[in-house]
Formats: sequence, structure tokens, C-alpha cells
Amino acid sequence: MPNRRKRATIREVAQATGLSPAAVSYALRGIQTSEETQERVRAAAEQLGYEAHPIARALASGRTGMVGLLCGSLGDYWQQSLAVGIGRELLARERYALIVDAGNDPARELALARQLRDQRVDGLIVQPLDPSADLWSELAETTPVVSIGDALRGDHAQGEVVFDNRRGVTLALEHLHAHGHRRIAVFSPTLASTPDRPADVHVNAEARRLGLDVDLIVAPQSLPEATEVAVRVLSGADRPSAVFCFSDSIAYGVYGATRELGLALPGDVAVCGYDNHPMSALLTPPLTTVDWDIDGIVDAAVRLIVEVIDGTPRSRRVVREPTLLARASTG
Amino acid sequence: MPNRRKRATIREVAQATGLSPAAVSYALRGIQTSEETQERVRAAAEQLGYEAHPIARALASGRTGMVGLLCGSLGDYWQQSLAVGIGRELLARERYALIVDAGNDPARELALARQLRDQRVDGLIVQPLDPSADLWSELAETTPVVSIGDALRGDHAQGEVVFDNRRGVTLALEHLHAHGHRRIAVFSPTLASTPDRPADVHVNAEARRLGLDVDLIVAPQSLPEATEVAVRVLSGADRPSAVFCFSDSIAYGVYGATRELGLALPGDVAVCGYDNHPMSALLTPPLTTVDWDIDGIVDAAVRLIVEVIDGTPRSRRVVREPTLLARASTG
DNA sequence: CCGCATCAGTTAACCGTTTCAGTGAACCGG
DNA sequence: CCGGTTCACTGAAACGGTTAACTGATGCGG
Repeated sequence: MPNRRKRATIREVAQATGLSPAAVSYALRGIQTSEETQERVRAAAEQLGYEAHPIARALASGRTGMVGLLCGSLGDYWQQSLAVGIGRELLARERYALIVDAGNDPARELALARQLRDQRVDGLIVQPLDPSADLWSELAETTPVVSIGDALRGDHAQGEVVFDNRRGVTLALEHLHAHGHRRIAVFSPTLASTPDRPADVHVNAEARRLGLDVDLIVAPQSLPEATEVAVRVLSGADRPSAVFCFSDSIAYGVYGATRELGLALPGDVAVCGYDNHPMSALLTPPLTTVDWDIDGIVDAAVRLIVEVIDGTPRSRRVVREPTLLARASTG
Repeated sequence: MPNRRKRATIREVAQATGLSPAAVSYALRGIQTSEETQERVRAAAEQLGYEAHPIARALASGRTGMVGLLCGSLGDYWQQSLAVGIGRELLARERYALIVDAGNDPARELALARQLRDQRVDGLIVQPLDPSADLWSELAETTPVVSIGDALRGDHAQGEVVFDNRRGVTLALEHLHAHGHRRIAVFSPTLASTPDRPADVHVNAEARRLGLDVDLIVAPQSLPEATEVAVRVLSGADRPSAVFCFSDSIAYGVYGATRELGLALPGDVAVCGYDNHPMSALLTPPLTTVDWDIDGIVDAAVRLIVEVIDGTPRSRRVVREPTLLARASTG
């Protein structure tokens, strides 16, 4: 039996103040009662050690104070930072985050989304693995949803934080192009699950525009595996002169591969990452990478979901732009 | 208004099957009803799209299905891995984790612990910043608590996963000693907040035992700051020949410092880390570090808290031992 | 002085389950 | 055939709040 200790209820506070439970309920929320009564109630509540029962409140009011956070893959530094930040910001607004990890499995992601809805979260923040799934718009009809990342199909979420991956790709490829690279390998971790991801499509478009010879490669998430793949790619006869990785941790795998193969960085191969992991500045050589303003994205997502839940949406869509941090790994 | 869509209730299922709500409740949980009735109820529930309302259930039964996870500092790789793993394992057992971050502030940690208790979590997993606080035993009287890390004072938690930091310290220092190092700087991130942390005390004890000249240094958590401190320590006249860092990420800061100072690794300075971050194997040179079996600790913590919640504790205390991964950074 | 708002509270229904205390009916050994 | 169990189920009271509808003062303009 959890929580055996008996705690004061609203009825006891009512009794102590000679008011009705309803009056106490109102008073504690500072509405429909006189200033003086509110003070009396607060004093009595304090004295009795009364704290509202969140579960009972949720049942009666229909709001739980919880926001579901559905992550595609928490192994990822980027998503971890997002999750930690969102949890922190929600807490600051007296809400809790229910953080749930789909482990990079789109089917599991949909199942978890349903589960969170059944759990009666007040809202859902999601960075969908598969933005085109029907579930998102279906969900958005009954529950506030804020999406992070590429836009949901048909703009069905009530809020969106869009970070323009296309812009990030352009920044990286233009940078490599400017440094004279023409033959470039692109390591994209999510290529397999969502073949038509806008960012990947954009890679090809930009390659044509800049006259680059790019090679799109599926990179595994885990570091050792990424290293293996990188070794294979970099030991071929027509080795690319530069590698663009869709996350810094994949880039670390490439670093490992260059060491294994005895290749000079950036002399033999230039590497550009994505995410700006704090460690990237400390590698030898420091990693050139595309930086996102994570705090800004966290703030925007939390603000949007809270606004939608409270029924006071001021904006539906926030767009964030990345910047390129040019460091030594690209010469 | 969240969750506007009206969903089927247990009463409707009762009506559809001609049973009482109570019977439906029992049937869905597979107790006190005939096999045949259970089947009929399940069919009707499915047909109506009925899903039990977790909030109502929590109010009536007194269990929420949520476990609070109170982390000292989620910026830390180690705690992040723990949080992600615990979230995953709880989900696998049909429970949710309420992950909350104290941001390395002991006072905030205590406030959050109270808040989680008020939120009526079924249990609490905590890796306390301040294991000696009275709150832990007070909390443990009313709520199942499992602690991770150094033992809570007086063994008041109903379950403990102890990872023996002393053993880890010994492994690291003996390793450095065996490689001929006598003058060693030790970077400990939590020295400031809990001066008498057993691990720190143990560092001094082991130093005496092995005849080492150690210098305990408070290392900031953030990478750039850690680098600064490391630069200062390593540029002194009586430079230590080795550095032992209480987390890999601090070690990365030391790597940065050596590059800044033009020191050879491990020629001029040997470095030993703590945590075995996946990236550590890929650094140049690969980082020697103390490895913890995170999955084992996650499993143990989740198993313990679930057992305590269900009232079937089989063990109170699980001890985990670390191992040393000797790599090139110590020669 | 009347009619109408407004204010401060009260009453009672309600949220959707679980669970305790029954209640017949079937079963069973003697 | 009878007293006692067991079984399958019912009825109603929790659980601890919120909220819509109502009530009695009080204030106020005309």
C-alpha cells in the first residue's frame, strides 16, 4: 500500500474554517471569495498541512498537469538535451513531463502516443519519427499537440516548432563546397525509416545546385557501428574528400575511422557534424558543426503547448534557424 | 479543454453486457468472474473502444502507476543514461517515470522530492545529492524509496542499489600507481556540495595507502569551465604526472587543456576517467576509464522499486562493482 | 423604495473507477 | 436433506476534489 499516511482533505479544511468544501476550493485558487476568507483558508490549510490531491483534482477538472513528451530516440544527444530542457521548463510552470522513448521504432512511437493520450496527459510534445502518420492529425483533434521538427502533414498540430533542417544542410554543404570539396559522403541516421525525409531530399537538391558528387549513406546510431561504416566508406578507392554527418556522434565515429585508417584530419578527410555537442569543440581537431539553439527550441515548445492547453494560443508556428560553427575539422 | 472527445466508461460496458460496473471492473482484471463472462466483457469493451481511465483508477485504488525519478543533475552523462534506461524499463512494466532534475542543487532536490510525493507517485527512485538529509528516511516511512549510489543514512530506503565508488577509486589509483605515477590530481565534481563524500575521503585514504601525492580539486561540471581549471592545474610548476577525473566529461576538459598547453598525452600527462562514456573509446588517445554496468544498475533499481511497490521485496540491497578499462590515455 | 446586479458562499451532482459487504445459487460431504 | 463453503455477481460507498446552479445579502441608479 503506497502512501499509507493519511493526509488532510479539503473537507477537514472546510470544517476547520466553518466553510463549505466548495468555498475552500475556490479560496485556495483565489476566486469567488473575499480576500479575508482566502487568508483564513490559507492559514488553516497550512496549519493542517493540507495539500490538494492532484489525482482527485485531475479527475474532477479533467486536467492532469502532465505533458507527454514523445521522443523518437533518447540515445541521441540532441533529443536528450531537448527532453531534459523541456522537463525543466515544464516543472518551472508547475507541470510534469511524462518522457517516453520510442527507441527509434515508428510503430512503437505510434503505440506510445496512444498510450500517452489514454493516460490523459493535458498535451503532447512530439518529435515524430514518421511525421506523415495519420495518427498525428487524429490525435490533434482531441488533444493539444505540439510538434518539433519537420512540420506534421497538413499542419494538424496546434503548435509547431520547426527547425529548418534544409537550411542546416545548405549551410554545411555550402561550407564544404567553399573549401573546395566536391566529392562528399553524407551520413544520415534516419534514412532507413523515412526514405523521403525532406532533409535527405534536400541533400540531393543542394548537391545538384552546387555541383557536388554526394553519396547518401545510412549511418547506424551507435558509435562502434558508425565507426565500422565509416571505415568501409573511407577505405574505398574513390574516397570522398569530405564527410557530412547528420549528428555529431556519427562524426565521432568518423574520427575513430580516420584514426584506424591513419588518415589525416582535415588533410585527407574533412568532417562536418550536426548538433554542436559540447564535446565537439574539444576534439582533435575541433569539429565543424551545425549549431541549433536548443534552449530557444525548448522555450518555444513549452510556451506553445502551455498556451494551447490554456486556450490562449498566440502563435502557432515558430521557426528556428541554425548557424554553422566553422572549426578546424574542415580546414 | 483537453480531451474533449467523450470516451466509453465502465458503466456503458456494464450496460452493454447486462452486468454491474463492479463485475466489469473485476472481469477486466480477470478476477472473481467466470472465464465466459470475462470473454464477453472483453468483447464488449473492445467493441465500445473502452479503455480504463487511469486517473479514476488511481483515485479509487490509491496507485498511480508512476514512479518518480529524482536526478541530481541530468547534465551528467551517467545520470542521463540512468534516467533513459529507467524510463524504458518502467514502461516495459506498464509504469511511467516522472523524471525530475534537481540541477545539482541539494535544496531543490529536497523540494522536488516532496513535490513528487505530493504528486502521489507509487514510489521514488533517487540518487541523492545529499544522502544524509533527514527527508529521505521521513519519505521512506510513507512511500517506497529506492536509492542509487552511496547508501542513505541509516538504511531507511526500502531498497538500495549501491555502486561502490570506493572500489572504483581504488581501481583507478592502483592503475595509475602501477604505471609509475606518484603525483596525481583528482578532479571531483561534487566536492563542493558534500565535503565528506565517502569517495573523496576514500581518495585520501587510498593515497596514503599507496604512497601517492594527490591533489583533490573541485571540477566544474561544464566542459569549458573544466578545461579552464585543468589548464590552471597543468600549467603549474609542479605539474602532476597523472589526472584522475570523476567523470569522463571532465576528462575531456583535461584533453582540451593538454591541447591548449601543447602537452603530450599520455607522455606528459596520463588521464583516467570515470563512467565509460561511449565516446571515450574514440578519443585520441582512447581514454582509460572506470566502467559501470549501467544496464545492470537500471535493472536492479527498477526491479527493487517494483517489488517494494507490489509488496514482494526479495532483496533490499544490490551491490555493483566497477571494472577498469585500461586504454591508451594512461600509456 | 423598487428592481436589478453583484458578491460571497452553499448545495449537490459529478468525474470513473475500486472495493467492501452482502446475496442468491450451486455444490458438497455426511 | 441439511448446514456450510465456494462462486459469480450486485449495490453502494468511497476516493477527494471541481463546478453548475442556486441563495441571501448588499449596493446602487432611478
